[in-house]
Amino acid sequence: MPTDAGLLKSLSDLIVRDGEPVRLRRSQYIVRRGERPHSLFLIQEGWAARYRILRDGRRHISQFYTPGDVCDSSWLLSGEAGHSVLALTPLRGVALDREAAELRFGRDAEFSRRVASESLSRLEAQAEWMVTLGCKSARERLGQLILELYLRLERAGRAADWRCEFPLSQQHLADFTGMTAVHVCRTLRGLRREQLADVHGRKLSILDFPALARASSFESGYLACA
Amino acid sequence: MPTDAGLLKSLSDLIVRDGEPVRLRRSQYIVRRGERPHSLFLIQEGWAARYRILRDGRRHISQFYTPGDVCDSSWLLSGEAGHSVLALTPLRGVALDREAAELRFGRDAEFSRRVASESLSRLEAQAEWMVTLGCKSARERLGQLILELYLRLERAGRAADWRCEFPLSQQHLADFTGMTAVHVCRTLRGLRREQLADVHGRKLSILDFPALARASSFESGYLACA
DNA sequence: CGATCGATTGAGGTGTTTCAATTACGGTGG
DNA sequence: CCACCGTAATTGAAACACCTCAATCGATCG
Repeated sequence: MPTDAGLLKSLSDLIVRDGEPVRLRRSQYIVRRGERPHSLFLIQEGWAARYRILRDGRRHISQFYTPGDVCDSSWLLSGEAGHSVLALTPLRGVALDREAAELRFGRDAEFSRRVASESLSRLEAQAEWMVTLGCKSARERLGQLILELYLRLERAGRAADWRCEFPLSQQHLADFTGMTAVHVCRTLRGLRREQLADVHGRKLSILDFPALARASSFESGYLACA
Repeated sequence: MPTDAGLLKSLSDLIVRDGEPVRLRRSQYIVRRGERPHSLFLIQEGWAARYRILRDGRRHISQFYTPGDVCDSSWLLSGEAGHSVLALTPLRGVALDREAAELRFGRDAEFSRRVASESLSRLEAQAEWMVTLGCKSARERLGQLILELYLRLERAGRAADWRCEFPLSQQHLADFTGMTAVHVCRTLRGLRREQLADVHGRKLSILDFPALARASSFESGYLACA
């Protein structure tokens, strides 16, 4: 998850020639499962989600991308994308030449080290979510997601004073945390009633960080930068 | 999860001098959360588990290691281990010099590429489990775990004819799949009654692979080698 | 202004947990 | 070989977290 300064620096000269910003509309695909992306996407503005849909329609969002994130380093390996990625808001960013990056792989030692290093720390963050999905309650999962997103945005300079933009619908929250939209609604109401956090009208405010962290069994260590 | 031939080859000359096999007893720690491991461990014989314990005692196993696995590539980065790793059976393997590997990082491009490549494919596999924990039923989760372990063992030459050793207790299965040991028991009974799989007395047999795969919404793609 | 999408609320159902008791198993020592 | 022990598996009954379905309400937008 971390906005990885190291990786970013390594990638910056892979920006496709003109460096013209790329723009996408809300609900546009960045990539569909099974496609072979021809470029990576550094998000400068807007949010995106990576997800899978099972044959019977169940959906799981396995990652949210926020400004500063590179979407997605797994595409450095040639091969098909295992997950679809969708713009959740209008999106602005720059495209990075996937093939050039792959060529550099195994030649440029510093570059490869950075990719490895960022993959490993992403692995840690994802393992933390396996733990969370595997044994925490709905309220803890939702609280953790809120806290993580806030901290990531704050680090990217997009949040301060415990408030930030929050363009996710309750359905998005549900599909990430493994709950129902209805239950997300009730759980959010609980967090609001107890003055922990308020998600409301595309805005998030965290009302009591320590209490919310406690209620979510949140350990922020896994968000460390690569 | 894949037994990664590429990574292994890169690591093989990091085996600590004498190359004497290391042996551990059942229930011995390979590493505890917070420690800084001084070597990686290539498992030749036996099983291990990586897990986290929350303050109130809930445990989640985020990974099983089987023969051929390297435990754990995340230790290539200096820093504390985020998860504990425990021997589930008597263990035999060889130690790989962590510090030597880290030094090679950023010098040897091919080495870094292999590490990155294996981290990225491990990331895929783990994402698949996020999806599974996030939206599949207990029976599907259990079925998927059984199928994955069998296929991994088969690839490592440790399984054939739909049968293999299976030293995991129902509690282990529960802690990985996010269920209760009691419910694992009932669910296994269901799988047995319907002639899908039989887990019993440290042995696993898969009675109807296609049916079990269907019942688990299993898509084996994520197990591809790096 | 209607239309559409998301949020909210209620009632009832179900998958899974919890607790507690019982049974089977694998090793160890006599 | 049996008696014993600790650990793991199994079963039952009751409770709970969360889901499903369905209806209402609200906001945003062409």
